[in-house]
Amino acid sequence: MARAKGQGPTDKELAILKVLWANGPSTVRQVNDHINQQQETGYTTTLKLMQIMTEKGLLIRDDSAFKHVFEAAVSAEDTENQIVGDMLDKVFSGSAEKLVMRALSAKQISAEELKKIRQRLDRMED
Amino acid sequence: MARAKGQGPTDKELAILKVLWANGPSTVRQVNDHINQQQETGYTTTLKLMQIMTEKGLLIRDDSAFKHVFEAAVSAEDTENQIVGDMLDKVFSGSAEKLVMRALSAKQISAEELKKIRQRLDRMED
DNA sequence: TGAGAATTACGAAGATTTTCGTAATCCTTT
DNA sequence: AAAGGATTACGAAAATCTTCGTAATTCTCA
Repeated sequence: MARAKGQGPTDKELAILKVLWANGPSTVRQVNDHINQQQETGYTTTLKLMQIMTEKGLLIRDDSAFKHVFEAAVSAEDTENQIVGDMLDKVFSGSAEKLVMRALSAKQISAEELKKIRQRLDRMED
Repeated sequence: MARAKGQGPTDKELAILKVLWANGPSTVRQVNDHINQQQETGYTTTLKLMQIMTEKGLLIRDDSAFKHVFEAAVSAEDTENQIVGDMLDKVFSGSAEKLVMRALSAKQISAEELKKIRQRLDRMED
């Protein structure tokens, strides 16, 4: 009995999704090469993960050719919203304000980023 | 081999920490009663979790009396920063701006909350 | 004081994530 | 066509997380 997130992808699954979101449909080899730029991972390890993700519905597999091509079946937007929403509940008891405060203090933010955030707030004021 | 977060507490551990942060030092019975208001959990389950958390250094145990009293050994602030920082890296590639955008769109935010966030931005402008 | 209730200690089992070895299958190249 | 390389399929194992049963210990109070 183990499950961290409410439902969303695990860390490794997310890493794979990010590669597919950034590069579009890819083979296991291509995904594994990207993953290995950040952390050494065996080819069959990545393969197995992607097979399981396909079973879960996170990926779509085109196996018409020998080299199967995988594509993300979930959008980055939906996935990010889901993860953030989950954390909002579990960590901040639903308070988006607290989360934003922490996000603003967690990392150094550039003036330009602050400007964008401010513009977003302006738009929400309506 | 399973580990969701980079390091921080697991979901259940976080739920226990939140009870201790809100109520101060408590017995297993007290924590379990609070936990059960949201999700039924056996007493020994909570006990075991709290014992393991003590081993991990997340809690401090006063066992001078028969009814041990547990206290959070980590602050809410540090823990929240850690969890948010971890998500920033894994989900948003370090972009606090993206995270804030998602947080703002994930939930309905009141005008008052927006105001507070804006004030926070003003202070950061310096 | 003795019985019963509450609490703690201990160990085990089920679930999931992650990893990888090995075999089977397919392709490429000579 | 055959050998060798690449890819996929399959199954198993390690690491946690979570849950809970059972025994041991301590307390309460009649």
